[in-house]
Amino acid sequence: MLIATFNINGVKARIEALVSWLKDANPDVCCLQEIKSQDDGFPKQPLDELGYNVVTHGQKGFNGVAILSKRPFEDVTPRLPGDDSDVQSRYLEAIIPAEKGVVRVAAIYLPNGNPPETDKYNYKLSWMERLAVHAKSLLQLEEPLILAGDFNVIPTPQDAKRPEAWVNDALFLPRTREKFRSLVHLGFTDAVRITNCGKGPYTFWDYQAGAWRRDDGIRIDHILLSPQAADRLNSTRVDKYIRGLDKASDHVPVLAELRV
DNA sequence: ATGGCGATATACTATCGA
Repeated sequence: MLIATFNINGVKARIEALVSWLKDANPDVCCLQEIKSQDDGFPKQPLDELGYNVVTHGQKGFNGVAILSKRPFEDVTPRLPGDDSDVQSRYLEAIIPAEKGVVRVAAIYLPNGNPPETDKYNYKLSWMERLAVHAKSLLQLEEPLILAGDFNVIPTPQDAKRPEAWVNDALFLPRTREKFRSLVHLGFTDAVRITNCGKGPYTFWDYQAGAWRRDDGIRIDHILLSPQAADRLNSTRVDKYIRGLDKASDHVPVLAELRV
């Protein structure tokens, strides 16, 4: 099973690019973030024509996540538990049939948190704490579980071309990285990191300041695997070429192939 | 160099993102 995550930065502005990439990559499952669309406005039809079932958890203007799956969903649950007052659409969980049994997939759009001296950063940290609590309970199910999305976390200096440029940023502050580590250390495997060594690969390049031209990227889109999923990991891939196309998202797709 | 870009709604300007 080929599982992908892609921060699309506006699905309506990017639907043709998304369809083109899906035809090339042909993932079985794709988690999308920043759809910037309400559920009603999501362009489901061109994805349906490619054979994808689509579930969305959108909101007006910003945020919003979706999951595409070639196989029909068995169960779908929006919203991260732990705070009923949180109205931002950043989490969508689904159970999807696999060749052997099922996999549980969560599409994640973790808050950015900038600027750090504001409630935005507190929201990020509390969201990460809620994610850890929920993930811990899901791990007890002992099933293949995939947390895939834009975590807005640069885990280590290896994950940035210029780590010194990010030291005061909510994506790279020590407290952010500590929270991410404590999530991973519950028992997850960072699929791209374990299949690469050295700097990169990067998954985001800013639109500004010639970041793409200078390969000034960061790795913030992650696929975290439960032990039962990690044992079945074949390979990972980052479709970097997508960033070089016209009107590209500032993120690129990240993929993992699992024997499930 | 707190933004040089880009998407979207609050729409000819403000907001958010990272």
